[in-house]
Amino acid sequence: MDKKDVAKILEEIALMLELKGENTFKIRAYQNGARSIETLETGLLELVEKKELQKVQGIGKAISEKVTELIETGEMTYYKELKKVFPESIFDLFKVPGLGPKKVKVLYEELEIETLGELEYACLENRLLDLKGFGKTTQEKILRGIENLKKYRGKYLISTGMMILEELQEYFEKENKILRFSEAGSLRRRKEVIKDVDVLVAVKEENRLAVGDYFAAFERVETIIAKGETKVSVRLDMGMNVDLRLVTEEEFPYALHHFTGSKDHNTKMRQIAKKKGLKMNEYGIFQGDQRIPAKTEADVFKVLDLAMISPELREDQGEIEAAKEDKLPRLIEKEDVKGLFHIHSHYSDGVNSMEEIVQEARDRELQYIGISDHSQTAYYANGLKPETIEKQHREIDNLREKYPDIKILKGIESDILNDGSLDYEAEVLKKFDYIIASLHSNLKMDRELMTKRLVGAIENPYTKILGHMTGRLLLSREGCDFDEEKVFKALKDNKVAVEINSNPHRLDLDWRKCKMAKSMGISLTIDPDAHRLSGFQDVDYGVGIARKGWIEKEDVINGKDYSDLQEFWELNPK
DNA sequence: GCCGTTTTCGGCCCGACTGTTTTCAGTCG
Repeated sequence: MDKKDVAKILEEIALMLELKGENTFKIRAYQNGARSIETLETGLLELVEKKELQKVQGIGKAISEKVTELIETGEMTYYKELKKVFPESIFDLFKVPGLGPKKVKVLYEELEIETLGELEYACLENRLLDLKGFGKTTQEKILRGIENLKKYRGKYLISTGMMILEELQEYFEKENKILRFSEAGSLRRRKEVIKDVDVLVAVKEENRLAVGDYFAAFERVETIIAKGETKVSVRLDMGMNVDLRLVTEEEFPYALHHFTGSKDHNTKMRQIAKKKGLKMNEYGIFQGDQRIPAKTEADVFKVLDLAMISPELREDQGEIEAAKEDKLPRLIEKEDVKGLFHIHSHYSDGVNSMEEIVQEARDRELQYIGISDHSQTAYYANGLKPETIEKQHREIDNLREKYPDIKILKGIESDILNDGSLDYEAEVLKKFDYIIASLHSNLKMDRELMTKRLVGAIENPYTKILGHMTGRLLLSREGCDFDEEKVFKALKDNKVAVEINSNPHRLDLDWRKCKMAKSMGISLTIDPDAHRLSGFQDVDYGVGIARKGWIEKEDVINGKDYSDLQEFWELNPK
């Protein structure tokens, strides 16, 4: 039972209280409690043992007692009693767009609908028409929603969002009524998985409708979901929703902040505004009726006496408090990445030759480039046998002579075998400048064994980097399960860096773990795991994730110049 | 249910859009 499990139970309680029609502030208290627990810095167990849970903001007597019971006995009476009232499947109904607690309550009480299937059937039988607050349109909308749920999972990789954004940007550039344009929402915050794309434009008030129409005419638009003066929502042919917001130039900085979110960040900002006797909404910060002028987002923060907070940080993870004290990190930038370690060549499963890779790295003005192909056990990826390694190293020696303006490093991505050992004998391992140790198989190993396996790999004296730590594939495969504390401690004790794998399918290390790594003094690398030249670009996603995780240039090994790298890492390329 | 330099009561963030209404509730972000 960890923080996440406890938070989920509190969230479910909140939902069930809504279904019961409880006091809205009581419901909010449980939601706040869930958030407080999920974002705890300290261990939950520790707080319960010391009876200090109630000291946490958002947790009072009632919730702390319930959570304590849950931790100590594994059960919570209150939750169990509520669960008896509502069937498990009812939570699925909330996934239908347009269905919230009030409507689900009516469906459940009036029509005894408990599952998505029953809801679909009831719609087809026209049974929703007579319900209070429902009508023909709603029924059709629900039916479409269920179909969409089946058709799409409604979540997309950040790379999908970026592709759409680029197309939209190009489309909007042709419309000269648009004075300013920006991405917003979770895409701008560089979340690894997004639900939709939000874009914001500044237009003259009289041009709103025209620009809204222009957006709705974008060739990929399949359905117009909603269309008003300041907001147009559409669904694209590939299933993704895009929201466009239209504001004036004066409103733009405020709207940009508002629609960038996150929701929790905004809530806290509004609370600060309120304390200062100001009112904050998407159109401005107001003293009475008077909007305080702002040209940029930095100005918006200034109004509240805060330093500018980068979009990636706006997750209410302490960024507002840090901004108050002017203690925000100086986040790493794309330009700070001086070299790369994790690149595959055609020696294993990459597309390009090493020379092509080196040339690409030179074009990108990198100081150093490491080739790291798969190791021998990875037969599916054409992993390198010891004799092939000899050949590859001879070729690298030649490239080093040919391209003296860039440092070429001999690396390998070694599989971590089931017992935690690496994939070659020591005399082979020592021929490399560095070893990236990565999990590729048997990810479902039980927690204890997996912890041992990872710690074993980290303790190997040749390991320099732990590659894509959890092995997760976003939206398709869960990462493996292990004791984070033990593995992070091993990283620290053995001076092994942890990779932020920048492939948009992975983005592993998760940004939520970066702060912990940083605070423990663990170094990171940001690497593309590229299998073709275009994969170099993925580093941008990795930098986004690092920034979300409060990471500074100094925390990142490949943020260092080659000269410092050598000293730091005892690299010794010939 | 939580909280407190307005502290043990009385607040708790805000607005747009939709659909079902005839003045507004519910949902969403």
